[in-house]
Amino acid sequence: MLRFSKKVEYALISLLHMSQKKGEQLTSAAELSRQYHIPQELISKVLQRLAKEEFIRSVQGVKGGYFLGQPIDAISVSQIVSAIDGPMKIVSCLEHRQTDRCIQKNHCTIKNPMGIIQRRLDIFFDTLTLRDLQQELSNHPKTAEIS
Amino acid sequence: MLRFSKKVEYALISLLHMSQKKGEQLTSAAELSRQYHIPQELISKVLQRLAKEEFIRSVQGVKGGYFLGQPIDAISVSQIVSAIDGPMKIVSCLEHRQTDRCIQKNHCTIKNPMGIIQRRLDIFFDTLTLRDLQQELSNHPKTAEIS
DNA sequence: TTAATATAGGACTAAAATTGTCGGGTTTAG
DNA sequence: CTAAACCCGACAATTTTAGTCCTATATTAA
Repeated sequence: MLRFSKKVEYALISLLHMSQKKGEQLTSAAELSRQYHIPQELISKVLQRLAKEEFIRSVQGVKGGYFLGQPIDAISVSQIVSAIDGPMKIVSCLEHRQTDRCIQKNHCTIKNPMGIIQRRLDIFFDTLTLRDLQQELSNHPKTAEIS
Repeated sequence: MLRFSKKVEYALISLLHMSQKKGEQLTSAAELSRQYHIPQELISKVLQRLAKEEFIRSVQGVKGGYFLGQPIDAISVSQIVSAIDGPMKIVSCLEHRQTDRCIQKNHCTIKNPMGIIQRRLDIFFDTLTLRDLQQELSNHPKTAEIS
């Protein structure tokens, strides 16, 4: 309930991991899988999604991998979640692609109130960037271990 | 993904509905079920939960029902979600009652970053009250229909 | 005092979403 | 030409959510 999906967690872990490396130093799916105990095929798909949206860039072939494609303050949590799980909509009736109409029909009194929550939440996650998260990472003793 | 559960939606609808009535005017589960097309046994259980947490008060017997038990600015969205679905934790590792330990073990670099998101989100939903939502309701043409 | 309509609540089933797996590609360094 | 990497769709397993069923208690009114 109101929780990030594992895929989003994996995406954040991966991006933070890459943000600790300098320049175009590569990170492979296997490396992330090993280091964080994430099923390799799953992390692979997450990375592919991130690559498609150009948050990271891929290098194919042996010795290939990924590196950050954008500065860390240009990537917001909102964008990451959207890329992985689709746009964050707090209630279904606010979704854009909504095929089946709202069952409440004209009786719905909540659409507008939910709209406020949604708009405020959008701002919240739009302005929360990888940089904000990375800062906290720097205070954490373990991070020094990441090469 | 990052969406309120139906139960939480139902709780918000119910509370906003009751907030439109004055004093101790009662609202029954049947009334809410009819008006918003919600399965009656489901809305009942949501109301029971809200009553147990004393957001609303119940009156039993024929002509019974519920009425708001607290001023609208004393009820936050955070409290409602907690009452219905348990505490909002953005990632599983931040849960209090966590029996199985984090699979990342000492490799986890994300717990602290997620902690920031969590803390900021807590503030966000703690300070968002029924009053904030009801205000938007007032601007909505349909609300006049609720007696 | 009985019938009707409320809330109270546990146990169960159905449906949906998430998570993880499988099997097949293509690319490239050595 | 082979190993190690990315690419990608389809599937299976698991978990969570949503909804149902059934029984009990309370209260009003005929």
